Amino acid sequence: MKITIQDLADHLGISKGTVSRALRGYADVSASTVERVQQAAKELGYQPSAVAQGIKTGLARSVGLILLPKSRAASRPFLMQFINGISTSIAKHGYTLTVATAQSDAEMLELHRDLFVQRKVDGFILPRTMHNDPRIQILDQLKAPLVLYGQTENLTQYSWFDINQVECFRRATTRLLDFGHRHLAFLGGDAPLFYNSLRRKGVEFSIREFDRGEVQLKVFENITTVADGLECALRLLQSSQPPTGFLCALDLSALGVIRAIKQLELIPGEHVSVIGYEGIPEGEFSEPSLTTFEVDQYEAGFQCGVKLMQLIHEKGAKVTGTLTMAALLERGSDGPVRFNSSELATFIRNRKRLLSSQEKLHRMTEKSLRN
Amino acid sequence: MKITIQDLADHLGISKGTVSRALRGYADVSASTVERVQQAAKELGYQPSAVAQGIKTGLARSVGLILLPKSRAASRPFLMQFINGISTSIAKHGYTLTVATAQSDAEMLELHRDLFVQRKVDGFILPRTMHNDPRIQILDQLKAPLVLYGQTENLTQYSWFDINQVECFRRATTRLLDFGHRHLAFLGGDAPLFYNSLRRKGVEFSIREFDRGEVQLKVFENITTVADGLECALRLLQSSQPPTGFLCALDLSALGVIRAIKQLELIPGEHVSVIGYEGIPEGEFSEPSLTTFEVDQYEAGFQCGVKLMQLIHEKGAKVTGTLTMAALLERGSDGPVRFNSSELATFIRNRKRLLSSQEKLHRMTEKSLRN
DNA sequence: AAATTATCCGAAACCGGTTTTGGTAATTCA
DNA sequence: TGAATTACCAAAACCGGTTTCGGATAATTT
Repeated sequence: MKITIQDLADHLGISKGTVSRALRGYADVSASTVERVQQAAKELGYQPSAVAQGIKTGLARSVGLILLPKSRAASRPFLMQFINGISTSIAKHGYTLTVATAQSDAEMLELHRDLFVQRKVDGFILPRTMHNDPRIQILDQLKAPLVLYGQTENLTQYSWFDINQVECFRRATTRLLDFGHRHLAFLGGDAPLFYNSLRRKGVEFSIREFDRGEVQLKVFENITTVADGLECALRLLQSSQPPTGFLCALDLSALGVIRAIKQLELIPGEHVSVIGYEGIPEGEFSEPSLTTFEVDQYEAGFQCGVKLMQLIHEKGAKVTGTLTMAALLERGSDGPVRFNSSELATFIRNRKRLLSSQEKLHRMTEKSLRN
Repeated sequence: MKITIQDLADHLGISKGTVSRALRGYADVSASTVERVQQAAKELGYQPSAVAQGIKTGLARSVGLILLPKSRAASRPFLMQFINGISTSIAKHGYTLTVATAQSDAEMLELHRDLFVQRKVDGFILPRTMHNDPRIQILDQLKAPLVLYGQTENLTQYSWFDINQVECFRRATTRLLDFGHRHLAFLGGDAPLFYNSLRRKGVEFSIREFDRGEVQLKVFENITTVADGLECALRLLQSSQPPTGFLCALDLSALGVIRAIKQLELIPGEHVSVIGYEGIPEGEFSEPSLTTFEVDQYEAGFQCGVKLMQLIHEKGAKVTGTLTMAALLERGSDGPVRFNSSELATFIRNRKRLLSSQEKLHRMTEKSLRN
């Protein structure tokens, strides 16, 4: 059923070595033979087995991407376009993408080692880089080619691609400062991940640039879900010095902040400003829609794939790092400051008293509309 | 650097054949030798190359999943947990998942053929089944093992896994009927995909069960995005016989319907009911939150993986089909009917006149609250 | 015309495993 | 004790390709 190179050679009455050389484009095969071989290969539907090729070349023609699905935050929007980018760029070299999932950090490390040792992949793309990433240590020992999606320590030793997150958060922060906000909160994400310190750095950098001593910043970490953001913001907003602007390392936590604002019967984007990062689709449908940075995950995957192909194929290839910008989506969740922190605190405190009268008016409105 | 079976054999002073048989668990190797080999393998970190193994066994130990990223609707929430499910189940057999993306239908078919002919994968999981799915035709010719995620014609010939979507939409419809809704709209999704007819069938089945001749159903197709749902619902709601209940084949279109309802200053879940399907995360954050069916994508992937492993490994394995239910998430976007269709039409028509007065009252309210 | 050089291709080695074959030593059986 | 098993393992074949080597033929040069 399955046609091999020997079948093809027999069919043409030539040796399989010649068939191989013809198909690989060696010079010592006559043009007419090459023609005949290619023709016959097409007719019979012959394509060399990647497995058999791999044994001699030592390459599996596949790159590995290992995911930790339990970490909700990273996974969702990120994946499809990122995979698409990788797959598209490596397909040009006849490569495919091997995706595996691990349920724990330990299993993830094991998987990296095993996949490479078993020659199932020729290299890796490492998303969500950590401080002193243990994956890098293991793969270094194995001399496995790798490309980071994100930054880390000793960056000059590896190829990497990343968004300039420092710059993104510097801009976001400057934007809020320009809007007149002076009490800010930064809700960081997963502390062990490298991005977290970069985003925080951007915020602090902007404040330092601006500072006339009047800016207050509160910093939090490990705010990775809607629930986290909601809880954190509720607490902050009901404190004596509530922030009027929230800078969220993750869109998900930003959505939680928006919820908190609305729970307190405040208007996001008017009474309190929120800016997120990532560009997840939920942000578009929230009310108000979320001002955030839209990360081009396709491009990220594509560039990671390109860099990995370079490392694998061009021997002596130098490692390269690339930094790009994400686009700011100016939407509805931020705007000029209405109250300063103290005024906001008073407003929130008085709010409860006023709610009952509002309710009354509301019912009146409804009634008059009903007729 | 890389240790081969020959290195291990030399190190132990035995032949590589014996090493292989020891590791593969053949009976004609003494227990002590097996012990020694396993010990040495662990010490030296030897793991057989999957590539080299594959050449003799004829198996790549990988299964293929090919995605069409341009089809937005399918891709997003679906992916991570689906992949996780597949990967987890096939990992037990030493298999990995090869993911590739295609930019067009033609490229997708080619990819299926090439990956199998090149022996990069031993079988496929086919998500998003279509009517007379061309992937199946191609893979049938190649005698490639495959598992469908979804249903299609000639189901008895293939292994498949699916949610009982007919039942889901029967329930959703019955729910709206029980709420008193009598004018319904079904917003179908991608017409060529098989799921579409199943979901529609569920709606029609429920109405036939119930029918006392008083139920009106309008059916639409290819409503796959928020924008589609928004536009379609706006048109319907402003017609002379607006539906009071919307059954949406996709959560995305349901979110669009909710937007339309709110644009007309109506309250989703009160004036108009909406039920979606899929359980995408955006549905949780919309206002009101979306009543929908939550599909367990991990389980789906897991079951598809299990079935594919059976087909590949147990020769003479029979194909199997499995149907499960999705959980109904009763949230805020549906409820008892408030107006019937004619009343709703009048209400919407009169609404514009009333909006100005509402505006006035609103401003009053705001003012009084401000103090 | 002889010598040299190109051109083209078959034969064989090789990649790293698996599996079959066959032989030797130890054990069991008669 | 000799014959027949059995247990164990080395050697070799094999899987489907790639790559090297060397030889035959044709084309060119002297």
